[in-house]
Amino acid sequence: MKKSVIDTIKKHIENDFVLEKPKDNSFGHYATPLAFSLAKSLRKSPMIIADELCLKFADEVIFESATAIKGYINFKLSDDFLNIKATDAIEANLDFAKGQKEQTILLEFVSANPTGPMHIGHARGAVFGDTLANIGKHLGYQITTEYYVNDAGSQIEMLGLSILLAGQDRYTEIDVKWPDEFYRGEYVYDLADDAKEAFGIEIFSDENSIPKLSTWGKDKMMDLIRANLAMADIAFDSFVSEKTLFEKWDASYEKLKSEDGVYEKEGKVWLKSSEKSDEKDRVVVREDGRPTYLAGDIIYHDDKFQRRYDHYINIWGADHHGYIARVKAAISYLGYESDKLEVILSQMVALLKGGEPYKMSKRAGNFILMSDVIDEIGSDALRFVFLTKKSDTHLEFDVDLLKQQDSSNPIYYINYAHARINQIFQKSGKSVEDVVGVHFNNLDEDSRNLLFSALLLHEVLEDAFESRQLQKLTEYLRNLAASYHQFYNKHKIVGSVDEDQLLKLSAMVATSIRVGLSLMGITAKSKM
RNA sequence: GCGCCCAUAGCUCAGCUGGAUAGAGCAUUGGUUUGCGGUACCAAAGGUCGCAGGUUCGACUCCUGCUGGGCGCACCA
Repeated sequence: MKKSVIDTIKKHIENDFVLEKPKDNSFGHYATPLAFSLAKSLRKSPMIIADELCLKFADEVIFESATAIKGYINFKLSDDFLNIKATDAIEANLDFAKGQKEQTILLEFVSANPTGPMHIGHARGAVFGDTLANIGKHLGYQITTEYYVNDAGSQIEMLGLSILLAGQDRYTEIDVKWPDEFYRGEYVYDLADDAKEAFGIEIFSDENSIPKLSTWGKDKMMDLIRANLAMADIAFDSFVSEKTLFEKWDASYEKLKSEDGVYEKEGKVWLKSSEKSDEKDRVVVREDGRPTYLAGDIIYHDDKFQRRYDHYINIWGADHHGYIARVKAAISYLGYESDKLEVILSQMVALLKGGEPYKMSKRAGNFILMSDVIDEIGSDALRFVFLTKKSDTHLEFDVDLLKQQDSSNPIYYINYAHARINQIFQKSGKSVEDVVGVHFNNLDEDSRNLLFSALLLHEVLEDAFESRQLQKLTEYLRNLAASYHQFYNKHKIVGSVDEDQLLKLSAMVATSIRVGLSLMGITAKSKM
């Protein structure tokens, strides 16, 4: 819709201009402060320039009017124009607000270590990534979602060791020597139980079985993580294993050497990241020849960039922000444009229940389990609340508030608007098909504003996606629902002279709510 | 110490590439019904936009300094 307006204005004006929504919607649907920026060069007052420019739009059918107010040029859209857009949107249904972007994007997110179940912090990044992908795909971007599985390194060994020790503790007479660091959650004992079933009790007596338990335990945890993700309706297009990537280390290493990005010192291999705005150089291969975690990420990003996407997005926990510089340095030494990689940070989540800190799970090792929270409030509420704030701001919420069945619970409030529309159609005995062909005429101001709001979905999606600020979508849906509730209280729909028009308007609102929620991974309710 | 992020109503937060009188929700207070679901709506009240400068016709927005908070500064992932 915005595009149509911009294109129409461009027919008459050569200068670049800002098109915005007026704060006070009685001014119109769109406005531009263009006259202010022209005032200097034309040596005329903005008011006079605006008056002159308005005359050019008199014959445009998409505008009901173009008027100059205090230097701003305000545009009101015509009912004809809004009618055509609404008819198309309602007929498109879930395809409404699709776009034709052509960029290809590789989106990596979650990538939680397969050493335990998903906790609530992981869940935030997961929901954000999944929704970003949904919206992007709707807009036409070709997005591949990917999970990087850290199935190599000391964390996995520690998982194996932890299972072994838990098994010794529970099933043998061995005097267990607990190291400083190991996985403590009760899920490790569950794994030991399963290991006993799978391999027999003898496995716990032999320290040589650690690698076997590591690999086996990692696979079990990966299955658990997939199951956790599925609870929130999240699936990935691809999983990449760190372990298998290491076969390609030599090739990546050669690239780094040829770009003079690495050197040897003290028997170790270092990345010259300090020359690429990192605070210091980083070890890539240790003295004993074992590669560091960074080496894995170097190969992984080499692999990613060989797949030739236009853009790369990684969603990381905010505590990893110091890691960005070194990975970008590596990408640049590998011979790629490091600007193509964008890192979105996902901040910490604090949970409350009834005003008190949410009880942590001993099973998980004193983390809050994603699965516990979903069991309690459901996937819809969890997804919604995670999307109400920018990903890089701290988020605190009370699960009890999300269980309330009234307007203090935004997901409830939005669903209620959708369900209400459904009820009105039932009451009227008509279907959407019956009214979609009706032509709007002489809508009152409220109704026209509501219609306009409902038609904004496409530009909201573009804005939310491009700014990576998905709260713009939740905010939009909440406002749209509020506008509908207001409208409903003011207008009698069923049985009124304008029944068909108002039903069509309602159908339009429902369409935007349905599409918006579905991109967030939530199915709009037809009945509360 | 260095780096990154943040600071807007009592609370949680919006504020678009600088633009019209700084906005929502929650909480508080007071209203609305012979009703298409009141599980809703309306209204009141609530602000020196952390502080001080600068750029600009115009700054919550950009720049500099300061104050206060969070995070990071591994050859762990």
